[in-house]
Amino acid sequence: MRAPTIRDVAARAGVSKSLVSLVLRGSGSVRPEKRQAVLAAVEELGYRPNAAARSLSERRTRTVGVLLDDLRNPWFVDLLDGLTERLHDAGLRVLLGDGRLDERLGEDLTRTFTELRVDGVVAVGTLQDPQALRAAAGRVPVVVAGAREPELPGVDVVTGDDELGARLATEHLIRLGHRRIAHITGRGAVGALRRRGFETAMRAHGLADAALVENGDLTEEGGHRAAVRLLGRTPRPTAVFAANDITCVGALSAAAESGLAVPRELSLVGYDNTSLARLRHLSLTTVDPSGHEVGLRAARRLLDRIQDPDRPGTVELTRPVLRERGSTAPPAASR
Amino acid sequence: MRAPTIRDVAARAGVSKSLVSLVLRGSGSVRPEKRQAVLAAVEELGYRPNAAARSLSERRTRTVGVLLDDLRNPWFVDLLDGLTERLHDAGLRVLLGDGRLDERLGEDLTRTFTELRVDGVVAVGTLQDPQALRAAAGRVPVVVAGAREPELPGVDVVTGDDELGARLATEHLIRLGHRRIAHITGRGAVGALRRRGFETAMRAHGLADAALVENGDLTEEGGHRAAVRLLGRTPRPTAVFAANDITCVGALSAAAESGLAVPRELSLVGYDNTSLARLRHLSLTTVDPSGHEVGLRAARRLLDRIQDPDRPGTVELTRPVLRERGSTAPPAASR
DNA sequence: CCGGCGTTTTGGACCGCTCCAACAGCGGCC
DNA sequence: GGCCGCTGTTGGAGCGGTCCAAAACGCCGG
Repeated sequence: MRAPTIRDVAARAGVSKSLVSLVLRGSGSVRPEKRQAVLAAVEELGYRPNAAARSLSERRTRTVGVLLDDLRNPWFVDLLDGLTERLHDAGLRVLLGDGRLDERLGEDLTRTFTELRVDGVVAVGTLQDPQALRAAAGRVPVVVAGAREPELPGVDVVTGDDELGARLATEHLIRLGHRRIAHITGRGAVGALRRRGFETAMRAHGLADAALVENGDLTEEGGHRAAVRLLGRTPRPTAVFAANDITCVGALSAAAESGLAVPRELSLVGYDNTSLARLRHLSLTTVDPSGHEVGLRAARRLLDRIQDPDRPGTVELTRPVLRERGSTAPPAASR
Repeated sequence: MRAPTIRDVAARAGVSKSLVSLVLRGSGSVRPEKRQAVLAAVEELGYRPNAAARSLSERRTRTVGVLLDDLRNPWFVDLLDGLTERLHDAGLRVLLGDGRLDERLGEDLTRTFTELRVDGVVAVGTLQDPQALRAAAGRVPVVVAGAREPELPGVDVVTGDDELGARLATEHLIRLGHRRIAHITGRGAVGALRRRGFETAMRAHGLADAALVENGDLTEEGGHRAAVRLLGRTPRPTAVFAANDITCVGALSAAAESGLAVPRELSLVGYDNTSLARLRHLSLTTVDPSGHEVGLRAARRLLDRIQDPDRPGTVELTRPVLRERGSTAPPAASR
């Protein structure tokens, strides 16, 4: 008892398989009564087209592979929402792949997608092995979303403007009246940009001397350690801008251990607007990289590139938004 | 310039396409020198088999579809790790699908997977529409992991023993000396089981009268509201067991607002051992449903069912583990 | 009644792979 | 020498769709 094929449907409807194919693909030039007969047969038999057969003969899969670098990072979900929304509208199916998994197995990150002959690949976030992307980019349209590093030829990049976001965060603190402001860094290209945004803002307000920087590693632990070092300095910073929310939570726990009240005695700003920041118990002021928007635009880019694979690579930055919550306030002294 | 096919490889290696196929599938009866020639040609041409063509002729895809109910729920990641680990070992590719997405589009949850003719489906978590699963179960092996509801014929269920986990949590509180203990409920079948575990444990220790129950909805907001109601009662409970970590965080913020110190004046236990619970700033005692183990076993079940699709459905429960952290302590009175 | 033309419908080639029956070679044995 | 059996190898028939050239149909004007 095998799944019905297009021929079974044809037999049942009393037409040729070609006609069935036409109906299924929505051709206009089919007599209405035949169309009805075909659709009825499809319904009765519970027919579902075989994607493998279709893509074999169509020489395209109508499928886009999305490579995630880390499922544990929640920020990608908004991005994914935007991405799938638009790709679905364009009639493309979306398949998720766990980048770290393939890597752990020592396989080419994009091997599965290559074998499936996906029509395009979206790499979400910073991948461990940009080399694999370079190879893939030769064969299939590739867009990087939510990360900047691999500026590869023929690859589009869509991500939040990290430097601007960092500037927004820093200026928010300055506007509140803070002067002695610290930054806990991230890593990689994104980390560098956020740091630069911080330093640019401080310099622009003549606060270059009041700027402190400690290294973090985008983990809670790293944030905690960096904050402990920062809070040990004299004079103590009155505000900290952390490279991401997780780091910020680490800093928050360090503040609690030092008996410092947040935001009264110490203001904190994170980055990414993860669900973490929204927890009322944490309520972090943070920079929202507007992942949904990034996803929408990445989809747009991919669709364009599928149309015209040879266009030069582009870099598109979306404008982040500051979300003010309960972890920032004017410094105690200036009250 | 199309992707090379098996015929191109054959021509280059000076053999027939059948021989190439044999080599690629690892047949033993191929002369070593020919094998080398084929592999060299594969390498030189950068040949990758076409999955669609292969599965069309093999009549199987070596692919398993994993249906996630909610990417924002982090607990599924551990499960996924275990699942993919074993499925990969068995030579199966894993494709992730976002259940909510398809549902939002009004499409059959499993439509994509059906069209792709996946060899099996794993539904992770509680799906909105169990009906879709029932339909799928007729066509393809289906295993439900991390949820219990749909006890459908011919479907295996693998999940944590929620009732036991709830009992462990409750008994932990009782052992610490708590008597007046509250439970904030979850939803659905899982919620019912965790509640039953709580009530069973209370009754077993003669504390049925000291048990309080408030309804939650598995969200932070719901946890907060329920906790506010609980803390308003007199006498106040000294400990709360929440149906999941998120709910527990909501309760934590309610405690903070009431000026109650955790764990000194109020002990809290969550469920799921999400990354949330591990944050040092929250440090929730929680029940670890051992998702990795659930994933491994779900994979095992699926592989068995692929072998023998007609075996009756089974229910397999894994043993959860209590993770003691900083949100529980003996009650203030008994110190 | 026939030819011409636009609309529908159809058979068959083909997409890239696997599977299988059949075949080529090659000793060994009677 | 002929036959058998074994190891390697091969061509061709599918798998289930799409696509296209050609056939069938219907209608009209001459």
